[in-house]
Amino acid sequence: MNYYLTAVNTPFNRSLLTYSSEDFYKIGDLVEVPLGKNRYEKGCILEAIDDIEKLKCEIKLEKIRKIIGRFVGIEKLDEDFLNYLKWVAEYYHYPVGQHIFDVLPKPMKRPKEIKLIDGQNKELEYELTEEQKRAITTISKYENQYKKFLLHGVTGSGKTSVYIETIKKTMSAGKNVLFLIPEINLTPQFLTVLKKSVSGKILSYHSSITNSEKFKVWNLINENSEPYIMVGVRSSIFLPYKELGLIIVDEEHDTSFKQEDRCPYHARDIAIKKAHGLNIPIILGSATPTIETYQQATSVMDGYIRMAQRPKNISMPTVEIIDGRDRNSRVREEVWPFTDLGLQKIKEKVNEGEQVLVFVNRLGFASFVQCRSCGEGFDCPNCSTSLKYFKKTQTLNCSFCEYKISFPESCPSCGNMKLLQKGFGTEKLQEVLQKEFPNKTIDRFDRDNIKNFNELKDILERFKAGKIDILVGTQMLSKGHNFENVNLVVVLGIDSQLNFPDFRSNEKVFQLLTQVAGRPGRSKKQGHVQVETLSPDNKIFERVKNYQWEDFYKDELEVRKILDYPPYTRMCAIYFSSRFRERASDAAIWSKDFFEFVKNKELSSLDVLGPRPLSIEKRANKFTWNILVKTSNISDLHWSVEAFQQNSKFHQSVSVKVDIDPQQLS
DNA sequence: ACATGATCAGCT
DNA sequence: GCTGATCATGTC
Repeated sequence: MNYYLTAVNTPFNRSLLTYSSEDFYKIGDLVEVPLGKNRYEKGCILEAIDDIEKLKCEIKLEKIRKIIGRFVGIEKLDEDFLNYLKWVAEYYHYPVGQHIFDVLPKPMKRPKEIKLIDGQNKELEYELTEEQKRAITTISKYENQYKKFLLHGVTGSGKTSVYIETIKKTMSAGKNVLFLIPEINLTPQFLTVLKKSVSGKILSYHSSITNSEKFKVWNLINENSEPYIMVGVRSSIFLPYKELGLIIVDEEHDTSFKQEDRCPYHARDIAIKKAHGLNIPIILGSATPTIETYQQATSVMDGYIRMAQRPKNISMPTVEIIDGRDRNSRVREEVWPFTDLGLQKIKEKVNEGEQVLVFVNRLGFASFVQCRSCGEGFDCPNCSTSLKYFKKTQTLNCSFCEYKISFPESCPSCGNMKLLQKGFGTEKLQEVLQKEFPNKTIDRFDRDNIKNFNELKDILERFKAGKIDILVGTQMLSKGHNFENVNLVVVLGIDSQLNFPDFRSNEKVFQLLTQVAGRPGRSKKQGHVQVETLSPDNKIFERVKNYQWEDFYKDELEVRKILDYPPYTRMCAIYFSSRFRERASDAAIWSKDFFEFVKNKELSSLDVLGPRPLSIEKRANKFTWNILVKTSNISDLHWSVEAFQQNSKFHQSVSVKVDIDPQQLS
């Protein structure tokens, strides 16, 4: 009888279970195993156990059950690939068996054929700038060895051309390329450019391809055909690549690279690990890199590549800060939250036949409503938040659960007819603009108005074709797109993000404004950005306005150092959720004490913050509390979290989530 | 996570 | 006594 340590798709025993078989299995073989009564689960052989005596000490041999057999679909995982998945699961303290089967496509009997795009290998039509040439030369110095580059190019500096040249070099050397993008909606534009310029196959991978296609792509990559480039979102890091020669992470600062549910990995960080393991170069590209990436890159020789110029000397947009409190600029209340000053500029532009983009971070018509007479508000019964008013549907909706009521005619508590509307979202801005410019077409680009990928493509096409004059959108719209006929961008409601309780809020606002400022003015005309705020004296606006990004990074790094935040420390957030408030808080309190104990006993480098409830403590009737563990010593962090997982036991109704390198600390 | 069996409150 | 909700326990 043979015994195998198996990673099973279950959290039980951290997914590591022992099974037996008369047959022989190899490491990486995928099998089906029994679990409990009448249950079968997927498993992956991790190792053969030959020390039976030792095994006997851990478990009674009669408890060990037999492997059912191999499962249909994917037969086995290659050892390097399995080791990579194991490393990721370990790093994020997530059960390896669950991680393996989270990222594998579901088994398929008869997968549909996929059509592959062939690159046309055309010559480039543009001329490269000196900066671009220098970037390409620097990068190509390091083929066939690990090297991490930060390609820090201002918006419109032509990072894509640098990518393409290095991609072509890698592919003509017979190697494959992984090109990671933060969001599915950036896929079409990259596919278009790559199709023209590269030779070999072009593949893509994102949430809206079917499991059948995923399965097909998985097998194709596992078999390793002719050189290809894969354009994929974060999950595409878990395809079984062979012969990779280069990894590119575009918009490396983008928070979409972090997975929040299941295994909370950061695709950029584990892509770096992958490049390191394969001994190949990796390019992190951004106009607004994260503080962490910037700090690391600038401390390494050749690690930091700056591109400060735009081709053809197109100038950077001018940034104007509008004081939203200013009574002088707010002549007419009916145009609120716009100011007359702001509207004047929009009017100018649309009258000249140009298009305008308006950004706001919120959906709906009003963030909340309140009775003018008795002050009664409308809160969600399931979440600790107020309801949002949607005018089109005449409803009050919760942003965190499905709760929805029809908009009341009068206050249910005192009967007064006047309900005050406070705060604004995309729907409100669209209405105000439509009243101001009745002859213009004003459309909305947000989750509320766009249901699927086709609608998204459709509205972008109509905008690019000039059929929409003003487009009001959320951040969905701020990423990566270029609009030829847009020279004015307006940003409202940035204040709520400035006041967000997260040590990264300044960084995120800086990145958002700089990115948004990169949308207009990519033609001959001067681009212009208007930011309306209630705190115009905030230093951050000065930095954005004058493009003093170096000062911004310097200041921010100083703050991080003083307050002991990344990149000067590493963190782990641990979340405790329960339907009962005290159970969540009790678990958090116990855990805080546990880490304090570990700190006093052996790891004095630890710093434990909390426990505290999340700023939205209750979501869909679940209360969540958290603690934050910080240390500058990453192995102390892993060690203490491991000890925590081994020694903690909470009531079954409490769920615990461990988040290494957390990105959102709300 | 998931299933199972025990315990308990509320009720006809 | 029945029912549904909650809880404690085991799963290689």
